[in-house]
Amino acid sequence: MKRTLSSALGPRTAAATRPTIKDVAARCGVHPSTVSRALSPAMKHLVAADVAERIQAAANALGYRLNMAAKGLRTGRSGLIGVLAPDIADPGFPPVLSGIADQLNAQGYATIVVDVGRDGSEQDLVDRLIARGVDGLVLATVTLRDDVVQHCLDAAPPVVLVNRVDAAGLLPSAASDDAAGMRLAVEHLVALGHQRIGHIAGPQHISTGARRRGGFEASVRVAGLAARHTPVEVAETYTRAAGREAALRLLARRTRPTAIVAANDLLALGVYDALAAAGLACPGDVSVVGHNDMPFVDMVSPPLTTVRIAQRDMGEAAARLLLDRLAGRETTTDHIVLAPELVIRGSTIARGPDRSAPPR
Amino acid sequence: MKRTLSSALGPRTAAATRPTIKDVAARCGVHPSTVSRALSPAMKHLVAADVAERIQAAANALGYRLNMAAKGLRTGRSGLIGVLAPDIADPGFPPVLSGIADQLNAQGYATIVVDVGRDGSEQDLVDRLIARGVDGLVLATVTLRDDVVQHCLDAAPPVVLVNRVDAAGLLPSAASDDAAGMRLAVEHLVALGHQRIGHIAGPQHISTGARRRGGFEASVRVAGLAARHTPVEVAETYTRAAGREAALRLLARRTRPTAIVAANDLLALGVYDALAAAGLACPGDVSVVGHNDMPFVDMVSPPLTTVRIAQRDMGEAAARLLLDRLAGRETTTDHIVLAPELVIRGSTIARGPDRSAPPR
DNA sequence: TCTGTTATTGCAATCGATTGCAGAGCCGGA
DNA sequence: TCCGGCTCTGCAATCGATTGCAATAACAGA
Repeated sequence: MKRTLSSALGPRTAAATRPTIKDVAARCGVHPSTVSRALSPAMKHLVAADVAERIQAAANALGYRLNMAAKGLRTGRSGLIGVLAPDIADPGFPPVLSGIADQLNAQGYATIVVDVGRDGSEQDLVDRLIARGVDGLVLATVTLRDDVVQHCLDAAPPVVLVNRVDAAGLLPSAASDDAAGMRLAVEHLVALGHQRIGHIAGPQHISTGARRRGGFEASVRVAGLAARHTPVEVAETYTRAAGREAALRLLARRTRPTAIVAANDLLALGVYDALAAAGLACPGDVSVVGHNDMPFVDMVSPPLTTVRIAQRDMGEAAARLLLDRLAGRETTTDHIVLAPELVIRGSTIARGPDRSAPPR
Repeated sequence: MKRTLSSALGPRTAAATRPTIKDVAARCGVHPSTVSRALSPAMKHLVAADVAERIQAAANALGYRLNMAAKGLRTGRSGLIGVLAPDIADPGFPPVLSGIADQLNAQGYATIVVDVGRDGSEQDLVDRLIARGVDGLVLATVTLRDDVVQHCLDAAPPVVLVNRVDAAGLLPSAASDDAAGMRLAVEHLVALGHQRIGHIAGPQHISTGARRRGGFEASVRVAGLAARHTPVEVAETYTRAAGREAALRLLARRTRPTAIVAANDLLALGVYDALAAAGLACPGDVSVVGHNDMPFVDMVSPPLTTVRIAQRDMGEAAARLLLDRLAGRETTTDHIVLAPELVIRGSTIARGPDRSAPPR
């Protein structure tokens, strides 16, 4: 029946040509511009109520759908937002993405997500998105030494950063409070009696890597731990394999730490691998803390103690930041910082004889 | 310097107006149409080599970028592909998505990914994507009783299914061989000596849920196991919680199975929860097999034996299927089936005294 | 030298929707 | 009865790029 209907209504060739505003106008005996007004919520008040209703009905009957390309061409706005992701397959990213998309969809925007991958040039992808006429950009990829920032400031539509910040803090951003997260982790371990705490840092050209390392170093200093008891090894990428290598280097040091704070859950899983390889038990010999609370780290063995960051909120905040800019609202809060939360599971236990933590 | 450059070149107001084909034409003293031809690989041969070169240089100097909306309006093709996902946050989906995007990007297409969520109407989202002028659609959401199928056949651009098939097999698809996957799981358990094998089925209105159940039932029949020794419980959703509930029901039956095959890894994790709640050990009391081999199920305790499906390949295959259709190439292979692979880990062990499996 | 190609380039229409401007009709008030 | 003002609708230009057709120039062959 539906088939019959559509073919009966198809005014053109068999290959269903989508009806345009003209078709609707012809069917109602009015001018296309009137149809345009009747169908646009903002201009509808200019059209007589009965006419508007007739037009609406005709549009429905024909199955008329607005052609966004044409509208975009005329108005200069595409309703498209570009999102640059470092790696869609990273289990930490989907919640962020979903937060972004929800907010944006609600306002009628669609998102184009582009996975940068290891080879693709970020610059080039940004340009391609701009060619597509995106109204704004959300970057989850920026590194600290990055020309894309300048490039965007120069000639691009509004841009916001998510889960990252740029070196100079020029671009608005939504990110977790990395320093606070590390403080939570370190304080937890110190309270458990750990005195020698190592850190597996993330890539230092990425803001989370650098800031979490900074947070770690500040926290252990505050806790009064000596630098030689708080070694740091840097992992070149946020991967399980890189975490394993870095942890192996850390464990090979003269005085082995009794606890390790990883910059990321993936790295923490690599630490698990390294401990297994070294014949050490977690948490028996070494306690481990991760960061991000990505899905299913509660199921690994032992369940990972980690710093949960508000990924969905982060995405939503970034989207709102962007929407503000798109609407011309220049908000004062350019850098939204989300509070992290410590999730204690099975990978951390008290150290040695002094089970009772100092009252502090 | 860059800033100086761009402002020096900006021919219009301070608010950087993107240069158009006209600007390039003016700068070269040629007609816009000549610029269009010079810049289009397909039409370039119509333009004198030296002129083309001059135009190319001017375009670069001005930082000219093609306006896709305008091109799309004129040519009727947007270069956009819509992808409908059931839930981006599902850890199984990113690899598929990434496979799709890679293939499509390579051909100059961009993908718009839409998360259906629980409330959003699929039909409506499809319509919105069509309004955006997508050249094609990839659906990872179709259910077996779904009007979207009909809707798409009626008046939509080319559509392919991924990780799903429709009830009548009308739409081209790329999916894993569910029956074969279940056969691998069942044969593995039978070889280990299990005689009472339960199945936690997925939602029956989703093709994977129904087909895996069918595959399970066929496999146990072939293995000669009685129906009363191969109970099935259906989980209403593909979630850990639903898996837990269904497993609890299964365990409450008169004769408890010694092994459980779950339709999905998420459900399998729910089975773990149920076993823990019932005070049973895995694999000591009950062996468990999952499906999909989603990230990190090798890290859970015990590491999950599961059926690995070729998710990335699936995405790539779906994209190629779509590209074929977009290019007018009607391939004969409408339903691409990918072979699964059994990954044996720690959640399955031999049952009872007869450790030695039959030779076969 | 003249004619027929061929190689380049310009012209103008077109895709579908939006919007400033102008004109038509209608109302009430003086 | 006439006019100002208001409401509603039509007209036409426009966004940026593409492309069939026409025009021109250059060149070869006779």
